[in-house]
Amino acid sequence: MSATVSATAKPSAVRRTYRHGDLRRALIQAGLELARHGGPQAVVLRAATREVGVAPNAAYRHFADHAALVDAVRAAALAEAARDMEAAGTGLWLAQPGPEAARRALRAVGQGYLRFARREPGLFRTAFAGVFGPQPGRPRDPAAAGDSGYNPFELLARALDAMVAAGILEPARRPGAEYLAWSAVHGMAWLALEGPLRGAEPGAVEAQAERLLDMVEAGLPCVRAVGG
Amino acid sequence: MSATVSATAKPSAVRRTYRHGDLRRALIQAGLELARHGGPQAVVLRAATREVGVAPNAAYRHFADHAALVDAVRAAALAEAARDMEAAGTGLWLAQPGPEAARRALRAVGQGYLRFARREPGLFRTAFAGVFGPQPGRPRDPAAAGDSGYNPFELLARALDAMVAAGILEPARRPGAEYLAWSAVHGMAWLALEGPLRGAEPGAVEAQAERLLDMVEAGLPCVRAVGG
DNA sequence: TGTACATCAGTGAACGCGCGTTCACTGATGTAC
DNA sequence: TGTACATCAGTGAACGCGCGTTCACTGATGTAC
Repeated sequence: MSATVSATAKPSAVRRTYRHGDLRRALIQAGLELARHGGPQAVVLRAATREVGVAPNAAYRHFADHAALVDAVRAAALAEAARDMEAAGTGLWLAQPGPEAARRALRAVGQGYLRFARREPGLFRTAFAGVFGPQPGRPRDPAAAGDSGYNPFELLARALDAMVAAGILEPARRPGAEYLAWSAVHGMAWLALEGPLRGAEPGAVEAQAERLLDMVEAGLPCVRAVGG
Repeated sequence: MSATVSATAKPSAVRRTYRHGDLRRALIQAGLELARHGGPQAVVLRAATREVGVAPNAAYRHFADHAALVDAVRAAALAEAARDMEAAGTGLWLAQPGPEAARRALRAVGQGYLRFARREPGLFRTAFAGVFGPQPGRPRDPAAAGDSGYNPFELLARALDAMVAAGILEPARRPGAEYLAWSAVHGMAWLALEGPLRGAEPGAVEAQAERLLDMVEAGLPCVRAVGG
């Protein structure tokens, strides 16, 4: 009856229940698939249990309530975002010194962010829409990190640090620079996903994204210093 | 019984129903208040009719369905945004020639946008979250404009046109510049409303917003030309 | 000016839906002796 | 190695809720003659 029972000869020898936290993982996975296709709204507790082949209330053994499930799915979506950004070459450029590498790292962060948004709009909206995780006073969630152990926000911060180290961003302009770069890139993602660029040709969106990164790269060093 | 019956002596002389489209306007207004406090999710058909003191199905005399009501409320929210942006001085600076005025107009557009987002988060999310209106192929909605007849997108476009006219933005870099500036500002609004800047002191957000506008102002003229 | 009538903006009641959550339960798993 | 027992991850049934939408209706409004 259970969805995980394999078709082998001895069903009694096969684990037919989700002991030891397997159900928790299975529900997060199911929630991730729901989010992939329908965004955060689609992460419905009953739908996740249905997908897994389990009674709705079974979820309450592993999550306090519906919101807890959604939070776990959000962390998983964030981790996928981080992985996509790493795959865009962020880590590669971060590992190299010099201004050119720092510039490329920042660009890779932005490109990865936007690529993830367009490849996985449902997961993107799940990860970043609604009230978003890494906030002052909230503990860092390790489940939100990518393979290298950093979440998207941390990857961005490291790229900016590299720019300071390379001498192409004054230290006085560094504090809060994450918010400026992130604003630009997140806004572009919104334009492409739900705004006036929705439905535009992929090439056109990509071209505008490159121009946006030009703007950030040229404009960021000109920003007024904090407290100035 | 109706919420609009006044307490005057001759109730029969008073219009006790919403003839001639009054109910339509009343429902949009009620929807706007719902959106103000709870965002687009809160624009619930039954809630709007409840607020107005009318049977739920009465709404179907004026709107095809729930989505049509939400669309009308979104247009009204957009119009409020445009009014806020105009109030930030956009029109004033647009009326004057010269590079300084053009720069200030662009800044006023951004400041107005962000001010509206923070003053009226529910309406902001209603106006701009979800799939947003002015898209290729969709007719322009006059109800989405502010007092001067322009919607937020049009105000931004006019500021950028003024920059070209004033000689501080090359014509080859003008096409699509709306999307770059809008990205930056919309992203900052998101950061402040639902992102990591949520809960930050208003002063800190405002300071970052100013720095963001610095970045746009300095970076926009450096953007690669379209097709280049 | 008066009357008959069509229009149409509202009512009242009901529908099916899917949701999150609760309760008492069951039966396999793992452990102590 | 065998037995008794506690644990606990699951089940089955039900709850109340609010939603969007439908139907047949009613009664005031405005119009034609």
